[in-house]
Amino acid sequence: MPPDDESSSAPPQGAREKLLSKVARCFMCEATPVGAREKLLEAAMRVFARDGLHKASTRAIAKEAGVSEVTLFRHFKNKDGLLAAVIGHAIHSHVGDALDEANWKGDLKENLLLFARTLYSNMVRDEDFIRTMIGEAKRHPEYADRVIADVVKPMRDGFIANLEVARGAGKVREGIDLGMAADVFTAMLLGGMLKNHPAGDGFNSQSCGWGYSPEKFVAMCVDIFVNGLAPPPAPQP
Amino acid sequence: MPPDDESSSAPPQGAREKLLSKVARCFMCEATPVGAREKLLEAAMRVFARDGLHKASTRAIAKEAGVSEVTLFRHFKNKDGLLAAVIGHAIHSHVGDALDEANWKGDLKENLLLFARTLYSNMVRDEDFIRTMIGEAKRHPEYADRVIADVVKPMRDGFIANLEVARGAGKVREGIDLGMAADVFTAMLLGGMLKNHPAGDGFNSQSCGWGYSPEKFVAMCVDIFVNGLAPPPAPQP
DNA sequence: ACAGTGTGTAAGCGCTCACTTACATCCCCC
DNA sequence: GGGGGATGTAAGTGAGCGCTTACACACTGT
Repeated sequence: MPPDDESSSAPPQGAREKLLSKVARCFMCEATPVGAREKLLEAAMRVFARDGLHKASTRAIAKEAGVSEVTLFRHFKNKDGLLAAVIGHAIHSHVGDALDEANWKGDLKENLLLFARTLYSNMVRDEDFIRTMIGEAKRHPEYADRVIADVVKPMRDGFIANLEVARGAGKVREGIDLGMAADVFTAMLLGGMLKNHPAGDGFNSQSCGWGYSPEKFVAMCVDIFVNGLAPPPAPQP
Repeated sequence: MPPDDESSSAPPQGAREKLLSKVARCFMCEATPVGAREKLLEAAMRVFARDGLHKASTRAIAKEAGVSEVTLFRHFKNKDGLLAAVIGHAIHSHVGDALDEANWKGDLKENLLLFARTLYSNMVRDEDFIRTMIGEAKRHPEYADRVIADVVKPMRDGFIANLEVARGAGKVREGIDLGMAADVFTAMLLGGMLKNHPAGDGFNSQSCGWGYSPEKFVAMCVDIFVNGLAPPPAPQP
């Protein structure tokens, strides 16, 4: 009887708890979710990532959440509504933490390293879900657009602003489009994760398919990027 | 009655044609495929890319191929066998053409630009299939391994060899791991395509989400990479 | 003329899927 | 203690899935 007409209308359970979950909760920040809705959202995130959007069944998601399938359909009017809610839920937990790692005043290379390490680690943490969404992006452009608008774009803008600071400090050549440079940098990290992690090892593991650690790969990205951006050292005397 | 016990055993049709198809054909080199097997392989490639491995149904593939579903199961013993054959078929068409674009003797930047443009264009051409395989890589590690062994690894090795030449010409700093550098470069291009092509425009299109053309993005990658690899210009006098 | 091979059509089997209905239970709040 | 909202159980519906069987037709080489 309560056909939840999208992802964000009336969830059941106590109003205090609902408000709390809106402000303070993000999927994995707390030990265990309390309401059925939270349990479903986090289970769905895992099952979608593990099985793919189409193969993931509502039965499997309900089972993973330890909740009956009927409850799933009572909270989300159909499988698509659940997916939309999951994406909204996941977006919350990804916005703008990587950028805060660095202060962007001191050494550019050092700050980039901090930023890249955090971003790369976050991507590895959600690797399965990211892979799934990359695979489905063309099939569900609405969700891709939402992810871009809500997490990719803000991070990009923040990153560009910080590169402006570096340019002010004389660390960046003339004629460099900072937006494009920012995209090149994040593309390195994204592409690197996708290429280097078929085995699913951790960030500091030794072998990741090509014989070096992710840590070293990230350092190499930063090294090449910083040197690639740097202006020629001094006018020839 | 002829349960084709993997991807490559006995296809039907005339032996001459079969041989021909093994040597000379690659999916899309000719205008139209002739036998049912070829039609099925190319249709399956499209449907798998369009719908995803799980959602793609044998009925839809047969229909797209203009062939009956029974014929599909007569050629490939099941859906998995068809997928394996499709991947083998696709691999054939991707091996080592991008590297041949440059001669790797002259200007490093120019050669990298030729290489990168070809590689990027090829990736854009098969973007949907690449996205699908990235999404399914963890679910089908066998196929991921095969693609890596048969197309990624050879290209990487060839690329590294060419970077050795550049190092011999004094274009590369000391202490740079060329394998890792090669990975950084291809990661830039892969990540860039995935990030820049939600709209699915062509290589030379103006807008690709961030306001610049893929052509410019590739040039930026090459620029940053070459500068990032270059040694400091001269010992300070 | 005949066998063999590749293909098509029609029908169906057993299964899983997304989603629904009806009814029972628990627990909090008045 | 009683009402209402959140949940569970049981059962089922119609559709699509992977895959099979049975049979008919067309072509090719001998």
